[in-house]
Amino acid sequence: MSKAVPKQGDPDIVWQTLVAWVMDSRGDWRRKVTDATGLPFSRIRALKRLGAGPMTLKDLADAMSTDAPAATVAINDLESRGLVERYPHPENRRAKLVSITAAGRRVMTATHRVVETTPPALRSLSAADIKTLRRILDKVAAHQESPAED
Amino acid sequence: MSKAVPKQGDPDIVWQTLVAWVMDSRGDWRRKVTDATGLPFSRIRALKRLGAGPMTLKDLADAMSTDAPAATVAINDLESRGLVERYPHPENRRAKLVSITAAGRRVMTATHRVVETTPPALRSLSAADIKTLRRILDKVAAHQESPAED
DNA sequence: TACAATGATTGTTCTCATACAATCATTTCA
DNA sequence: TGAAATGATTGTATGAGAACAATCATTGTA
Repeated sequence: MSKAVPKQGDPDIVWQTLVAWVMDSRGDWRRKVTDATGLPFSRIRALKRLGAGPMTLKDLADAMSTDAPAATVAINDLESRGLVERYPHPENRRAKLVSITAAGRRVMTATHRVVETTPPALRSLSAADIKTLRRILDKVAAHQESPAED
Repeated sequence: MSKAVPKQGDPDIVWQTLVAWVMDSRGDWRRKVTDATGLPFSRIRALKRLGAGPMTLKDLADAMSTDAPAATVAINDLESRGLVERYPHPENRRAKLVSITAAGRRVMTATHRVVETTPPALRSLSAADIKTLRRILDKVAAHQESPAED
């Protein structure tokens, strides 16, 4: 594997095109989501992280690239809205665990509705192209789950 | 063309997967860009809009989904940093035109560098898959430029 | 065992983003 | 022609976001 100077090749162009397409199609998604949910965007980000399972406040802060006080403030707010619940960590008395409530999950479902505007351009593709895209995306997902082969 | 009840089909799944992939891979892009440029993100958005050509303050405000005072504040800041220039509109004495400077373009180039981190998963795809992706994305672009056939 | 490190919490300060008010000059149009 | 609308500007108020300080209880380890 020669370490040639990286040059703007097809993968880069493809990625940039993909990014531009997704960003353009989503429009001002942040605003849409905050309008739809009435929540500051950081709260959505927190709920998203918690959707995958309970976390400590510290892990949540790390995951959101924020600091502990900010995570505490966010969870205080979400807890007061009934969107998360906080309880002692079973193995570490310094820590708390936070998990998303059913109401919180409903908020995330609402955000999915905002997101799920599949662009007409994609719908116009042939079934074969869609199938190919799915295959490629499955490949991408598989690679991301087992990058150890690099 | 029957108007069946929309159902979660392949295009929707593909789109959602694409969106998730792009968003996950870009990570916290906003923070990266603001860190790299030292500018609030709204300034980046303004520069991006102006990159396509001079605009009035009103058009800029509309494009950014913000109001006139906010656009004025943003441009005041950018102008003071030498990243944009403001001048009278040739045909309407109420209006001003704003255009990006060379320094402003250099800032946008810097943001592109932040963005251009093509995920390893994409680089690992075969040349054939990359080529297919390019073909499909070209199709998408063509559709977006001529949606009148819908 | 004692001290350093950790995790959560409350708080302060500052900047940014947003909504809105007010004003003035200019343009539009009935 | 005059009034309404428009475009830009300065300003106020509020919430959000970020950085940091301080504190306390708990855990880890030399």
